[in-house]
Amino acid sequence: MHEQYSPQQIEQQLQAKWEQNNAFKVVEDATKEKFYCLSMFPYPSGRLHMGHVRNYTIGDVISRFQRMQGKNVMQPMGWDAFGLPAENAAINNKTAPAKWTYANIEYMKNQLKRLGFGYDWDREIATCQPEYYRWEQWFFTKLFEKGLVYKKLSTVNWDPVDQCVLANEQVIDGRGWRSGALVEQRELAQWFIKITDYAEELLNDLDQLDGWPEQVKTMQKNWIGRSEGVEITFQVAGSDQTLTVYTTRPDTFYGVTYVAVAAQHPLAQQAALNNPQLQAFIDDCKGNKVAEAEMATMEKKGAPTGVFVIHPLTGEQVPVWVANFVLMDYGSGAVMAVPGHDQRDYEFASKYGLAIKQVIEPAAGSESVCDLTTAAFTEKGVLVNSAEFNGLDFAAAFKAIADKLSGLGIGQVKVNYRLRDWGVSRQRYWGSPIPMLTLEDGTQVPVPEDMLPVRLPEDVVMDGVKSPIKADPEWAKTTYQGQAAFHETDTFDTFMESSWYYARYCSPDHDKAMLDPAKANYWLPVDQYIGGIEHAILHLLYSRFFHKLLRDVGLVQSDEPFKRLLCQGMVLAETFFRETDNGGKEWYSPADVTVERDDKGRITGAVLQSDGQPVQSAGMSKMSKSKNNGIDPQVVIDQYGADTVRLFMMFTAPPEQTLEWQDSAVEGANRFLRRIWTLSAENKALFGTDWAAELNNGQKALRREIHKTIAKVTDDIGRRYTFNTAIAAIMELTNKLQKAPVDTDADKQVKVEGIKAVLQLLNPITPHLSQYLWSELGLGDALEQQPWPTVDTAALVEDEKLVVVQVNGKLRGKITVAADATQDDVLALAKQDENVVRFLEGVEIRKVIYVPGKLLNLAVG
RNA sequence: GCCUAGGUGGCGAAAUCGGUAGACGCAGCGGAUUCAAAAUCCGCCGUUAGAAAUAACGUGUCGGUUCGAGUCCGACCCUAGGCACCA
Repeated sequence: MHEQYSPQQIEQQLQAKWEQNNAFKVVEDATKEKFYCLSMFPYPSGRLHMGHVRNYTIGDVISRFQRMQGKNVMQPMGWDAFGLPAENAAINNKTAPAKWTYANIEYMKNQLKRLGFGYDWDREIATCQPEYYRWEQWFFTKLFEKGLVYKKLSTVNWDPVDQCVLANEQVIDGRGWRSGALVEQRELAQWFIKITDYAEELLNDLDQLDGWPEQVKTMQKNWIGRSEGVEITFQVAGSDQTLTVYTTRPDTFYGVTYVAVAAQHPLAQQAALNNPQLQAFIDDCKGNKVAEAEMATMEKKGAPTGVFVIHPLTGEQVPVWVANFVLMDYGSGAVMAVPGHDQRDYEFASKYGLAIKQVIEPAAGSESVCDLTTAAFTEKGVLVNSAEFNGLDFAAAFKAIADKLSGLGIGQVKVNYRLRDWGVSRQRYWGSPIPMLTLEDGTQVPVPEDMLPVRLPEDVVMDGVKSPIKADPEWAKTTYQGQAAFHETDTFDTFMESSWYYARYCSPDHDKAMLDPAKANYWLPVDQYIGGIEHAILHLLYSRFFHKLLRDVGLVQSDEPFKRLLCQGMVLAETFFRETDNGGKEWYSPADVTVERDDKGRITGAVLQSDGQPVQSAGMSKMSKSKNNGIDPQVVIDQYGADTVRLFMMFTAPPEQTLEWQDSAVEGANRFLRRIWTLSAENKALFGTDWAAELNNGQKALRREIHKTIAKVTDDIGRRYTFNTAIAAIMELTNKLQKAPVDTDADKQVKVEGIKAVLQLLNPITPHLSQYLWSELGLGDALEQQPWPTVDTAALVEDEKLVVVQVNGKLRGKITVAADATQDDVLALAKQDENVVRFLEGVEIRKVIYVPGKLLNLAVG
């Protein structure tokens, strides 16, 4: 056995062994409990980043832990291979997106192997392969046949110079990122999937998801946004046209003083025809980005249309305004405005001198005040100025007004969702072609099954403007039942691929159908899903939706795809910069900066290593190219080995929290592994002998620590996911084992038991070191196949307990009592404690609170 | 703006159900070992006062509930993630 821990050698040796033995290949086995552990697959951007390393380390720890519990564990890996960055790289590097993507996959796959992750590589998939996307195309045609797919106009960001559609992230300060041109809103016909048909189920089934973080369920619930309200139709004055709005506050209906419509609303478009000012305002609205955050924070502006609608209950004429904050893509594109009782309407009305009318007053006994000179009164209360509805509360008024409108045939109670249908059309190249055909008469039909897949040509040149399949007029041409037809040249949103990959892993090579149901139903649902919190809504909601769709065509039996979910936090690093002459900032990599400290360890400054001159710190932020603060995992693996990186990742912060990268803490993780090495090497001679002997009190105490640690680590990894506290417990045990003597047989017996436990408990986290030492100590070649250590409850029994004594809740003493001591015993002992006595002098004990074996609090006065 | 989290020593954090605030680690300081250094080992390490025992203060801010609050309640401040075409 070497004296020094040299990770590179042992890690590569073990990785080669795992690969040779197909150690992580799994097949369905009805005799074993299955465990499907899935980490969100990466986008093949080039190299792994620390966020990947963290995500996949968590997944691997859980997988190896479950394997040691005797379960049949499947942990697959693949590539979310379609997406925007490949097109950008293709333009910059003059390579085809496919070539770039496949090269990245190969490089990143080797990086994953070098980290020792136990994947079943036979199940690897890349979503850009026709063998994969053909089934998604097939599925889309099934959804079309079921009436779940439709086409409608939808707004996109249009770059008038490059003549292309931009993603939200490509619009910076209202301009195209490449051309710098002012971006316009433009409407295009696009394909949608009716996720709203499943809104109710997606909402209700959140209750089944006991293994999901409350936070994520709440976010999804609010995103779906179920509300109950009334849909009301207004008659346009002097016309036979109508206008429909939806409100959750029909009780405020008498307070409607205007109606606001979107710029693209037909009524607005029509009114603008002979109103140049209105037309100018509508044109101005086109300058906005298509993003909700933009809508909510921009200045609220409007313009009158000159059109009026008739309030159906008062008969009054109410003006119609165009407002830049009303979305055409959401609801009817029109809202009723009640400035007296809605703050946004209040501000808009104040700005444009529109009427503000009070129709709600605070309920009797309420402390709220309604003062419409300062703000809207938005609470629910009692109706006033509302004709026969005066005096009713919210619930009664809701029903009465809804009934009245319904009786007049112009209103109906309706459940509404904030959730909008899923627009899946993208005008980009690097994605799965949408399998639809346009016939010569304009009819649109799905591509027949025998024509699938619609292949995306891979050998293309990108010019940065038009998608190659749009640029080539020949590509779209085909025939359908003997007549000429044209392929759709839009491609799918990449969320389509990531919405069902988890199911495809169960039968990745199946070429007869999307899934092999027998295999899918053995493995699904995923027992543990791990990924970034940034996916809490979109990806996870789309996957849940797809699972229900798969269920409804009979491919899977479960209702939900992911039983337990863990959302890990981001990886941050310190950022350093110098101001440049033009007022900008130049960012320096933390690897090139030395931090200076005072004698208390406080940071006083930082200098650039190359020139010794100071740089400024801008604190911690997400590792990114723009701040130049990314740490390349490869460099750290080369220096310290995979086990150190894995240990650091798991120890430094609990998984859901952000993790701050610190070089010195990485060294600390490495130091701990060297101590494990030394502890094993120094005690190697003790192994192989049965040291059975009677234990004294000290030895019993150490053995109690061993078993307390086993219990804690099992709970921390298996239930709590607090890998950091699990490791802290193992460190504490290691400290104690190092100091324990080896004089007697009993000493030796406990020490051997302790070292074995440490290696077993560390195996999920640092498998290379654990397995290497396990076999070096003569314990066999297959630590992975050893069962997880069990807790000897007899070893946990304590004879004495430490009881904390408080006076009025303040700590005044600590006493050791027999495990079976009564409250009276403890009180008597406490009264003998010198320091406690000082605080009892001249006062009376009014109350005694005793938490058995833990705490005694004396309330005095 | 809206939705969801988070805020604890010089730093990362712990305190699992309302019961010893700061486990474990990093950095720092002192010492041992060494020709010297690295590595390793031992000790100290929230702030203030004190030789010490100990005391007062201390978990973003302000207020409340409780014998007892980092933990529960109310208001506020700051930071992060998401907001439907980044993935």
